Amino acid sequence: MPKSPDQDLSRRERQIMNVLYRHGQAAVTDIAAELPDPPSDTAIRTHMRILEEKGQVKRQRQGRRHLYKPTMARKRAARAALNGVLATFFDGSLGDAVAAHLADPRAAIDDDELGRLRALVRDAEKNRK
Amino acid sequence: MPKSPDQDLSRRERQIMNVLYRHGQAAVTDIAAELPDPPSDTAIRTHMRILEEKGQVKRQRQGRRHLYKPTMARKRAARAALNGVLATFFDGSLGDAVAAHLADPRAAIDDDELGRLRALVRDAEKNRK
DNA sequence: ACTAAAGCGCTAAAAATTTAGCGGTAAGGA
DNA sequence: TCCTTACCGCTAAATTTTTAGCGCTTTAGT
Repeated sequence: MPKSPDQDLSRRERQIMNVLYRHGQAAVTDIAAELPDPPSDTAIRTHMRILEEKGQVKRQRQGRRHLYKPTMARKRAARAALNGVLATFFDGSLGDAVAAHLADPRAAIDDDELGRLRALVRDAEKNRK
Repeated sequence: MPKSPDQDLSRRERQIMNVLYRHGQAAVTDIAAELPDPPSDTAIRTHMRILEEKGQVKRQRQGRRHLYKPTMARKRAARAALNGVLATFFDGSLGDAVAAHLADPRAAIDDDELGRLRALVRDAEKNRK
C-alpha cells in the first residue's frame, strides 16, 4: 500500500496534477490556462519534466506537441484523496461528509442525485446480507 | 466567498494545518509528533509564526506553552476540502464519491454507518418535498 | 532562592521550488 | 523553397520554503 504521493509534491506540482486529473490529459498550454497566476509555458515545461522524473506523469506526442497524463489511475488517486479529506475533516466518517454536503445549500443536490444515493445505499445493504 | 486558502499554503504549512484540523488544536510538540519527517521544534515555531501572520491560525497560551488552532472553522474548511476533491476527482458528483467509497473494500463500512446514510438520504428527500 | 528544564522568538543560512531566457527543431503557408 | 510560428529542452537565476542556532524567559522542583 503506497503512501499518498501527495506529500511528495510541491504546491505547483499539485496544482498541475489536479488539472491533469480533472482533464484526464493536457498539453502545456491547456495546463497554463487552468493554473492560478499562470507562469510562462517554459516554466510549466520544467515542472512537467520534473513530474516525469518523479514518475507522476507520462507523456505522449500528439502531432507537434506533448500530451501529459497522470501515471496513477484516476480512480486510485481519487480514493486516496477522498480518504485524506475524510480522515482530516470528518473523523474518517463518510456519513459525516455526506451529511455536511447535503446540508450545504450551495451544493445544490437535485432529485436525480438523491435517488442515486438511495439506490447506492440500498445496493450496499443488499450486498451486505 | 473567499477562495480556498489552500492555494496559499506551502507543503509544510498544509501538513501543519491538517494536523490542527484533525486535533482541533495543538502545541508545537504535538504537531512535531504528527508530521512526516518532523523538523526541529524551532523550525515548526517559525511556521507557526508565519501561519499566524497569514491569518491561518490563532494562538492561545496554556500554562507555559502555546496552543494553536485554525482560524477558519473546521466545518467550513471541511466543505471546501470536500468540494475540491469532488471537483477534481469525481466530476463534482457526491454520488460518484459515495459509490467509490462503498466499493472500496478497505473502507470497511459497517451496518451502523450504512443505516445512517440511509437515514440521511431519507431526510434529505423529505425536506425536498 | 537556586537550578534545571521546557518553551519561546529572532535571525539567518541551507535547500527546494518556481520562474524564464535562449537557441534549436519541425511544421505549415506564401 | 523560405519564412514564420509553435513547441520543445537545457540551463541558470530569482524567490520561496524549510530548517535550525542562539540566547532569553518562565515554570517547577529541590
